[in-house]
Amino acid sequence: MGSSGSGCSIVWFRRDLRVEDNPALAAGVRSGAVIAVFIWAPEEEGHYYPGRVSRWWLKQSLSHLDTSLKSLGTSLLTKRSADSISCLLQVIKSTGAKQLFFNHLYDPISLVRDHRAKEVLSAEGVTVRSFNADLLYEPWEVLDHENRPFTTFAGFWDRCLSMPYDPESPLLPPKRIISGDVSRCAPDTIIFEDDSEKGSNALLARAWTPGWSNADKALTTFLNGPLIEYSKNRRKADSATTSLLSPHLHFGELSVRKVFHLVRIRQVLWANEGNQAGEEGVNLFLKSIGLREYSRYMSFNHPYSHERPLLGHLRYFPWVVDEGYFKAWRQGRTGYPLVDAGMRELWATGWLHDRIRVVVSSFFVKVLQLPWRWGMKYFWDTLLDADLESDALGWQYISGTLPDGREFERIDNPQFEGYKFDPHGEYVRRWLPELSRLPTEWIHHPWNTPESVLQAAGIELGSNYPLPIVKIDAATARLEEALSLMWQQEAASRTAAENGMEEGLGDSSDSTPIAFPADTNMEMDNEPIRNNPTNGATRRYEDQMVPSMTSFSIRIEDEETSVDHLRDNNNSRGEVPFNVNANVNATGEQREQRRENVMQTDATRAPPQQYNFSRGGRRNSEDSTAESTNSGRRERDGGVVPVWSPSSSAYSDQFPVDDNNNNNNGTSSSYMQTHQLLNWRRLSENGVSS
DNA sequence: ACGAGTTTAGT
DNA sequence: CTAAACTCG
Repeated sequence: MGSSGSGCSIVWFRRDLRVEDNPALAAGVRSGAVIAVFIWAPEEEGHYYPGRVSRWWLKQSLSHLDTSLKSLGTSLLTKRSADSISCLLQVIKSTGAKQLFFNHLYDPISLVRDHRAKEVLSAEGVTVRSFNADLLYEPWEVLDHENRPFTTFAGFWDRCLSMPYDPESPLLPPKRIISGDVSRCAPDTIIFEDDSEKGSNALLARAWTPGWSNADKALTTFLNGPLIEYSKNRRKADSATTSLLSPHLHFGELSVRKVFHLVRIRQVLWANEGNQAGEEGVNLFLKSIGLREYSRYMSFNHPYSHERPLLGHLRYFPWVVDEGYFKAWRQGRTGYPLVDAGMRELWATGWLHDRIRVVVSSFFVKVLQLPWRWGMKYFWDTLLDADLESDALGWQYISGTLPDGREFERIDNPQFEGYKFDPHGEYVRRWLPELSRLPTEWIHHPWNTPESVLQAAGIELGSNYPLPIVKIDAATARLEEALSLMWQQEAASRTAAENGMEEGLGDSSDSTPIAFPADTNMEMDNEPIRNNPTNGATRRYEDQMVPSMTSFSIRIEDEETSVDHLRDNNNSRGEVPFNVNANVNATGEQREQRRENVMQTDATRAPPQQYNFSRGGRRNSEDSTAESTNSGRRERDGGVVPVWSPSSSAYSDQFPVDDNNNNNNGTSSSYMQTHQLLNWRRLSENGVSS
C-alpha cells in the first residue's frame, strides 16, 4: 500500500496538532499519499526555548496525534534538527515527496522561516502550499476603510465580527490516510524533558490531558457549562469558569474556527431564548478569542512587537533593572498577597487565571518598573499555554505601549484588586499558607494589620511573610519621576532628529535591549528570600532600548517621512498577496483557492506598516499633528518596516517604486483598494454569501 | 484587557 | 435625552 515515493506529499505539522479541520492535512490527503512530519528545532526559537511545562504538553500532544494518525493509516514522523528547512529537504530527498503542505504561523521567527522554506523548496522543484488553520481571518483580510491594518483591538474586532463573509467552516477529519513511504527516512527520538523535570511533570497529568480529541472534549464541557456563567464569574480569581482551552489552542489541537462556530450556535440559541447573561458571556468569550486573533494580527503587522514597545516613547522609559525585585516577584515574595498568590500558583501549576495575569504583570511593570520583556520571558518559561504572540500582546497592553492599552501612569493597587477578585481571601489562603489564619479584613494588606492580629495568625512580617518590597505611594512617585524623564528624553531625541541628525536613529548602534538576567532559566532556587530584596542590589536606571532582531532590519522614520510613507509606500513584503481582496465576491471554491495562494505570491503589497496613532487622544498636548482623525499626540515612533528576507538588509529603497503597477503618485495603490472596497460594500449590501 | 459612577458632547 | 468619554479605585 505504501505508494512508493513519487508524488507523495509532506504535511508539516507545527502548531496545528489535530486531524480535524486541518487544511494542510486535508490537502495532503486529497492529493494522495501523505507523510506527516513534525520537526523539533528549538534552536530556531532563539532565547524563546519552550519552557518545561510547555514541552511536556507538546510531548503528550504529539503522541496523541501519532495515535490518531495511526488509526487513520499512517503515523507521525518525528525529526530532530537545528534547522527545519534543511531537515525538510532531507525528508524530501529520502522519500521523493513532491509537495509540501503546512499551516500558517504568525510569530516573527516563523514568518521568516516559512517564507524561506517556500523559496528554498520551490527552487528544489517542490510544490509548496500553505493554509490558514489558526485564525478566523488572515491578518491581511482585516483592514479598515482605508485598507490599512487596524491599530486598536476594538476596531479590529468589530471588523472581524462584521466581515462580509464568514470564517471558513471547519473541515471534518479525513476518513483514511494513505501513508507515504518513509522506509528510507529514519525517525529521530525527541527528548522533551530531562530527568530533573520528570518529577514535576508527573503532576501535570493530573490536571490536564493534552491532545486534540481531549481538546474537543474540553470545548464541549465548556460550552455546556461555564460559558453561560462566563460573564458573571470572570471577576473571580479562583473560579474554574474559564474555558481552560488556551493550551489546546496554542498547539492547535483545537480549531479556533470550530470554537467560533459552536459558540455562535449557542449565541443564536440564547438570543432566541432571551438569555441575556448567556449572550453576554458569549460576547465576552468571543472577545477573548478575538484577542488571540489580534495577537497574531499584531505579530504579523509588527513582527518585532515581542521585543520592542509599539509606542516609541516607551523606549525612553527608565526601567528599573533590579534582579532582586525580579526574583522576589518570581518567588511570590513581594509582600502583596494577591500578587504573591498568583506567582506561587503560576510556579506550582503553570496556570494563572487571566485576571491574575493582569494583576501580576501590571504590578511588575508599574510598581516594580522592571523591564516588561523580563516578565514576558518568565511567562514564556512557566506558562502551560505560553504563547509568544498572545503574551507579547498582553504585556504590551499592560505596559501601556498600545494605543488602546491602559495608561501607563495608572497604578493598579493590589490591595483593592484583592478585594475585588478575591473578596474572601480564599485564593490567597490557598497559595500562601503562611497567611491562612489571617482574617479576611486584613488578608490583602497585612502590612497595616495590628500586631495582635498578626500574632494570633502566626505571622511575623519580614520573617515568614515579607513586607511590601515597594510601597504603592513610593511606586507612584517613582513612576511619575520616571515618566517625566521619559518624556524629556523623548523630546530631546525628537529635536535631535528635527535638527537633521541621522534619521534612522533607531538603528543598531544604540539599540541593545536590556539583557535577560543570567539565571533566566527561572528555576526557583529555594533559598529563602530576605525581607528586603533590594538591599545590596545595585539599582540602576537603564533604557530599554530597541533590540536588534537578527532577522529583520528595522527602520524608524521621522514624522514627515512617515506621513508620506503612509500614503504611497508599498513596501514589499513576501507574504501578502496584493490582490487579497480581489475576489471578495468569490465562491467558496475560489476563496479556498485564494486562501491557498496566500503567502506564495511575491509581487505583493503589504498594508502600510504604520503606527501613527495618537494615544489617549483627546488630552491633546504640545502637538502639531494635522492628521485628520487623530488630534492628540503623535508618536515619533512612526513606520517601522520589517523586511522579510533576512538577506536584504540594506534599506536603499525607502520609497520603493512599484514596478508592476503604475507609478505611485501618492495614491496609486489605493485605486485598487478603493475599487475593492466598493465591492465589499456592494457585497454586504446584497447579502451575498457563499 | 475592568466596570460603576459621573461628566460631557451630540442630536 | 442618549451615548460616548472620563475618572478612579
